[in-house]
Amino acid sequence: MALAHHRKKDPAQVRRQLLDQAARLSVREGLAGVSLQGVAAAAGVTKGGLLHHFPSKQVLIEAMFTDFLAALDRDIDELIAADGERPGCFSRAYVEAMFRQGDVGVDSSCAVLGIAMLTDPRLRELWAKWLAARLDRHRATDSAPELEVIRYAADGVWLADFMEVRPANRAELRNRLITVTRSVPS
Amino acid sequence: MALAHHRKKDPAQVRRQLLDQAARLSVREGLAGVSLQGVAAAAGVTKGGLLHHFPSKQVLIEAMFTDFLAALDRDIDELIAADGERPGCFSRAYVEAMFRQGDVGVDSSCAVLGIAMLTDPRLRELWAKWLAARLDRHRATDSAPELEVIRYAADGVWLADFMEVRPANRAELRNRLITVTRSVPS
DNA sequence: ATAAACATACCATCTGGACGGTTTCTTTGT
DNA sequence: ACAAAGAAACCGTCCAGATGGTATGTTTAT
Repeated sequence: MALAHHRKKDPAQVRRQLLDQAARLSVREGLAGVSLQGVAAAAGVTKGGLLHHFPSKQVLIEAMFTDFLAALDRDIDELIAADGERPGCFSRAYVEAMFRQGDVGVDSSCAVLGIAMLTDPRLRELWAKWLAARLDRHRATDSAPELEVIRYAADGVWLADFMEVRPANRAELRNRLITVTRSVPS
Repeated sequence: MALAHHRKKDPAQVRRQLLDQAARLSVREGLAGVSLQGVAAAAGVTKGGLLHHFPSKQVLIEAMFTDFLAALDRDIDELIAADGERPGCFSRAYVEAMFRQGDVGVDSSCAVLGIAMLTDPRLRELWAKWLAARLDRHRATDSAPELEVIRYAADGVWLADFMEVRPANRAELRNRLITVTRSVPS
């Protein structure tokens, strides 16, 4: 009977640990390299214990992604709150958030999960919902076609960052995108 | 002794068949769902035969990707040849090619390979090389920062298409991007 | 005869679970 | 206050199958 069995239960902490270790492992091995056994071992619980919290691998990955979206949401809310201008506020926040993710680089769980959502229909769905809700919420300030182009360009930069074909002058590019958002009437 | 063994050898045809079936399988199952045994069976050869042509899974995937880049290259060359204007010709071709890939939809080997390159360092490297060569070749006509933004936006649209968060008015968006490429001095 | 192309058999490892058992915590009853 | 019962949290083991190979044998082409 292992020592590990004799311990005080702290389900919230175990769950958090599992998610953190899953994120850490995904950064190192890519999401395809994340196995249930690997996460469980890294978090110091058994696979059975992990499966208590996350009944399948898909549930674990979705929980990781939900965490990621929540963090992105917070970032964007902060950026909008700090922005002095209403027109284009979401688009500016979006550009900044995408550049921030690129700043961190390939070796981050944001990058890993960003890519993961591309390969998983369910994660794509969650993203599509998130984006639709955000666009709906910011319809009054961010619906101009020019802003749409800018947001796509921000996605493209995010992709380029991930692909490590980074823009030669990133700061200038960011300024250019932000500048456009300020010149668009709502 | 299987019947398959008693047949005329046609290595070029077998290789082509392997690549085609690999592409087909990747569309249906995603690239993570493509196994050596699966490809071999679909192509009507044994795994041993497959491994003769492609000594590892990585080599097979890179061959698929090289095929994809070759096809993209041809598309872009055709688009440029048909373009009446020199300034921004590569960017226009690039926008068109990205929209074409989006037109086909998620269920295509282009989409699958596009995503695959995001997850594989070697494929990312091949993409980065391809892009760098193209940008170098078109430096005289396509180096303006505005065109860079447009190309990023095209990438973002490609990503959105893949995510199935498609632009509401795609034709208009395409025109808008193309129009910008025509208004940029070289 | 030799090499290329392909087939067949085998390998070790890993995977996502399923499942029964054990421990800890919470609730209920006295 | 204490004990018993039930539920939640976790442990440890087992499973069947799949994986990317490796090794050896057979067939075809030159």
